[in-house]
Amino acid sequence: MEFSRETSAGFLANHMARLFERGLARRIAPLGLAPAQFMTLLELWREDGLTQRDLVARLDVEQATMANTLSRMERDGLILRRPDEQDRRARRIYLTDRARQLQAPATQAAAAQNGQALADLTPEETALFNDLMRRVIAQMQQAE
Amino acid sequence: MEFSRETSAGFLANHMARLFERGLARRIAPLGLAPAQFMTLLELWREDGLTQRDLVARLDVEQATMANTLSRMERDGLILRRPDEQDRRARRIYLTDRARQLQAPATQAAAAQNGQALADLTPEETALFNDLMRRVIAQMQQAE
DNA sequence: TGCACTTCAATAGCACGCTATGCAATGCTA
DNA sequence: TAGCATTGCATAGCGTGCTATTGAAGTGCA
Repeated sequence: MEFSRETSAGFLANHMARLFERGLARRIAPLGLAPAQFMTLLELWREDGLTQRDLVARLDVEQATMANTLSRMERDGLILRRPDEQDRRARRIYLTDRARQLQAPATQAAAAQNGQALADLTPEETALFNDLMRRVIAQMQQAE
Repeated sequence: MEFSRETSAGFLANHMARLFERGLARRIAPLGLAPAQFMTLLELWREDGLTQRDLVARLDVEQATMANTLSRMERDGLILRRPDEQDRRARRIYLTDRARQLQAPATQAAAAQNGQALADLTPEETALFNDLMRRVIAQMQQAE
């Protein structure tokens, strides 16, 4: 049984994800955004005023990871963190105007990266590919 | 045009790769290995005495990333770095006995992670999936 | 021969993933 | 209601990715 980069789904996934992230990073850097910030904004554009706990659940990262990402976003003027009125442990997260204005250009940049990555695939293959990824993700999540 | 985690290949790839890496990290931690170290060992098990430059080319990471990974591996007693005889700028990388002994258990751990992740896919789907990933990787590499 | 260019590697500094801890606030239960 | 467990978040410390910079060594050409 030979184990190599070319035949291991885990390595292919890692390599592919690094290429996606590199490409996205380059495309959104001019907007002053980093990949994890964009991922977080994607949720906040959909629904403002979430708590850190909400974001952790939706994005499937550890709480400490999200805390640090949010600190950088606050530092960069993308979000405000205001105390929750009911629960004084929690802080609700609100977008700044700057963050709202970045929605269109940032999602365009991400779409362009996806488009480039998938340029060689037919629409059917793309749909199949996404579906397979979702199934593999679900399988690993369930196994945890 | 709706852009969301569920429909973006980039996000799916990122999420999937994080799950793969988490799983692998847990499985090889008892061996005293971290994911990037394992990835590097995979090349060195195949061919010993490579230079940093060789590894950078084969694993598609930046030179600085590899330099740091190799430093940690040296610190952990996995490799030795000896000066090249011809080119005094370069240092060749050699496995220690400890690293050689880890080949079987570490590759087993990685295979188990792959197996778990792909448990829901038929062999045909797995082959197709890997093939699609290779095509997407090739496309992004060519676009760089 | 000498000087510029390239190449190999190390380092600094940052983003972002993780685990492990700790603190304050909240909730539950005896 | 007092005490304990749980929850929300921050922080420390580390691995691994990146870019940018530097120094030393090799290469090549006027």
